[in-house]
Amino acid sequence: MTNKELADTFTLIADLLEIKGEVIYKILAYRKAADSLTNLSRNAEDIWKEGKLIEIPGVGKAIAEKIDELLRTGELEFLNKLSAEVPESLATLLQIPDLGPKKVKLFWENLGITTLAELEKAARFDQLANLPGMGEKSQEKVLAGIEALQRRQTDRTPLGDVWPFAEEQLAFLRSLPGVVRAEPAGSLRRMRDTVGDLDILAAADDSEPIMEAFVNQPNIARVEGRGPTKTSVEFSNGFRAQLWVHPKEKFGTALQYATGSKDHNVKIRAIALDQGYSLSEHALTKEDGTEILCDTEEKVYQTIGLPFIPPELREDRGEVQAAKSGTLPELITLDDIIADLHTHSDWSDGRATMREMIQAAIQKGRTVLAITDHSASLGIGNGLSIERLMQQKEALKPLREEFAGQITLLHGTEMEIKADGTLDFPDEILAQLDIVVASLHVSMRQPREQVTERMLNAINNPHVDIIGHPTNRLLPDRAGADLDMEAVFQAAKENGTALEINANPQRLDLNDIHARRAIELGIPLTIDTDAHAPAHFDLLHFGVATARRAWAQKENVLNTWPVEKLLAWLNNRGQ
DNA sequence: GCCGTTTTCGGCCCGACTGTTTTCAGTCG
Repeated sequence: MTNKELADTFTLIADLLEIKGEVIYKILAYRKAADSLTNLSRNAEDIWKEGKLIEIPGVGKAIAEKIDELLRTGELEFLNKLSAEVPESLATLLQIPDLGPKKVKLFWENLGITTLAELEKAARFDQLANLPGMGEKSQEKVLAGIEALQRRQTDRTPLGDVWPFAEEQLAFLRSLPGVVRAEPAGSLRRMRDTVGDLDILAAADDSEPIMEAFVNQPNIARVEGRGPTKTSVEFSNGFRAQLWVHPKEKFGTALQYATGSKDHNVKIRAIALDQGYSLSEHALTKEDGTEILCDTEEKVYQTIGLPFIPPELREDRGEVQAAKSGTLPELITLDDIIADLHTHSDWSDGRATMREMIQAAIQKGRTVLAITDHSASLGIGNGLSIERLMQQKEALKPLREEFAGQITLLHGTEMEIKADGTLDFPDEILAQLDIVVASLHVSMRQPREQVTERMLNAINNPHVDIIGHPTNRLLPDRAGADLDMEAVFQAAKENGTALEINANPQRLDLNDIHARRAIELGIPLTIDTDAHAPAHFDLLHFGVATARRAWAQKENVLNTWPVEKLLAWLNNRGQ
């Protein structure tokens, strides 16, 4: 049983207990345990074998016993009893935006509603509006929420959710005899922030055993189509995938074809035609019928007279024209990044001590690290008061000395841009910090004018260096604040304030489009992990990919600057 | 249900917004 399956079990228990009306702290304990299991760097099953479950944060005697029962028997008596009391399908209703445990319980007890379909029917037949605490607007909200949920279920999955699964599949394919290459394609390879179907390409001379092994994996729910070159499946986790198998001589054309985007390929095929070739996934074919096979994409582009175009650019956003005229950008790479300027420790809501975060950053090759814990008004994030902020500053001093020569440490804050538009710390406090990230977290639904005003107020403060995850969107379906982005960009340009590409795959905020606009205007960008635990430093590549999709070059991004240049930039601000 | 550098019991989860109310319950981040 995987960590995720264990975590899902405890999340389900928490949901059902919440609907039942259990004391909130018990529910929070289950959620914390689920969160902890999800973010565990090791297999819970291995820890179980060592008898050390209790050492997992948030796992005490009771939950350790439940994990033990699950790993031994695959079942949990406690959950069986609970779901006899509270139908499991009610947990699904909690997924509906603006619907929580109290309302779900209300509908269930008064109308016997246990499923999404029953709830939708009741709302359409006007049966919800008369319940206590409900009304017309609340009933409409339920319907709107159901629609939003259904859109989400049929829509795209965040890149970060698909990524680990795609890596597993690629590793599986590469392990098969006869497979000489396996690569992601489609929007996954282009690193779009969300992915529809998983497109995977393998190179092998005989496709049959590859397809056979692929569809016989234990986690396949359905085989939608099966042929010698293409097979489509749905996995039991809900992901759908297409696997193409081509001989390695054709791998270049096949990969170019499968990577897309469609619009990019239309342009590329037109250029091929101009050069006297018909381009397909199999070959470049001359008018006399002779075929040129390409084992690499480089050869495909080279044959039609173009330089290689990185997958992240292939969206038909001017990259074909730039390739023709030799003006493709020299894109930033993961190796260019030396600094992380937005991270958390257990002083606020991080899961690790400052020392652990520093050691992890060093281990990941960073040479500059900013610790930017939340500020006081974000109560849920255990935000720092001025007093605690100053204590933290002192606590960091010996660490600066201890790790001097290995990493440059910056003391900062992720400061709340509060609902009323003011900032959480006064200027004289901000002046004492090495770096200030300002972010929106609350009152996201304010009208455009109001929320934009809040943001501009932060950007215009000379002590604010970086705006963290500017729109505060969450993938896949929480839209960000309704900001007037152009006003935000103009203010950032005037003040020289940096805008962040938050590398957490739930965020990727700024998105590629906004980041590209910022680069056009000469606004400095940062790429930060917003790490709340050591493992989160590994999320950096998602942020770099988003920057690449925004045509970012090394010099556009503060995190690549030599430390002297970065410190000079920070010192010049706030004056 | 978990946790503890005085604690094995008593904290832990705060504040804004919405829609329902006529002072507040529910939801969300």
